[in-house]
Amino acid sequence: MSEACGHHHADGPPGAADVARAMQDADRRLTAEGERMTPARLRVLELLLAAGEPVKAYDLIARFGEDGQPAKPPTVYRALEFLERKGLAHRIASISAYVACTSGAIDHAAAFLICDCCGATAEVSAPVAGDLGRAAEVAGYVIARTTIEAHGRCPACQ
Amino acid sequence: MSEACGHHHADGPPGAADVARAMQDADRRLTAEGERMTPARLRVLELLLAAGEPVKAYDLIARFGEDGQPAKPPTVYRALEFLERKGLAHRIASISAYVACTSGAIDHAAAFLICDCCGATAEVSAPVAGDLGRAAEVAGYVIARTTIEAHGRCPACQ
DNA sequence: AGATGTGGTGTTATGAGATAACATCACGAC
DNA sequence: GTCGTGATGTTATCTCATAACACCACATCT
Repeated sequence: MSEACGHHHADGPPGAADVARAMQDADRRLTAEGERMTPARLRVLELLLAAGEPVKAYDLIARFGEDGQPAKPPTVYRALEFLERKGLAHRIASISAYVACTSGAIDHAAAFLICDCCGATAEVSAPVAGDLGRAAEVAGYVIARTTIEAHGRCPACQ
Repeated sequence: MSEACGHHHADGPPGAADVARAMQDADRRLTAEGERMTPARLRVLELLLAAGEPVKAYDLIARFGEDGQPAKPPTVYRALEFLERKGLAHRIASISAYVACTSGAIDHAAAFLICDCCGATAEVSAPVAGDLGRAAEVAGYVIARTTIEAHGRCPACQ
């Protein structure tokens, strides 16, 4: 998805040091919680962090092996499910893709701004759900989770 | 999806008269706009209206023929694309399903409250996007369309 | 009438996304 | 040590969606 247009974009993927640090943080936090940060889970997290933008599941599958060997689909889907459950990654339903969480908050409702031109995405945090929550209240619904995704153009692509 | 739980639900699918009326309205409106309401498009709209809840594309395909003969996938997907473009139906990305539009407004941003227990959905209208729009403005994004879906329990299923 | 352009449909095939099912393995608790 | 639980490996399959191409209906222009 990167550079589908010719525009210049300020924030490319993070450097290796940033990725390593984020992985260590996640590893420590989840290990402390009694969760198991296995190689497959770390690898998928690493791929998501390194991409810095939404990635298709089958792209993760293709990139999984350090040597170019793909993973089997369940390996990656299981890791994604775990990462999503733990708040380290999100699924973006409108484009069937996955992205590393860029919000510090854990167990949060996320919303996304997605550029249809270059694929850049911005994660914006929970307050966005404010008036959706109000509408739910009026309708008598009790909300467990939300999917909030806005498509358009990022500042650089306008 | 209907009645996955044992609860009682007040608003079942609409009666045949309601469906017929909604189809006539849509037919007249689009024909007046110079669009062609073909048999396939009307049939898919009819199935969506009759269901009164989100329907999977392949369920529409299976139900398409009056005599039990399924349609070919492109037939239904093309009709869905048309109906969505014209604001008569919406795709619900988080469950990969389609639903007839229940908002009178044309060319509107829709949001959905979806019951994970019984599959009932409520379409709530545009104002919901208010603070998502605000977040987009802050981030400098120009939004073209939104996907806003909340999952939880409807009043009857709580 | 005949030429032609546009948009819709029919059909075949395939691509893309995700999970079921079952065997095996790692590891902590007792 | 054995037993339960959760993670993985592997095979197969299921669901969702679209590409590609031939053909047809209809409006328009000449």
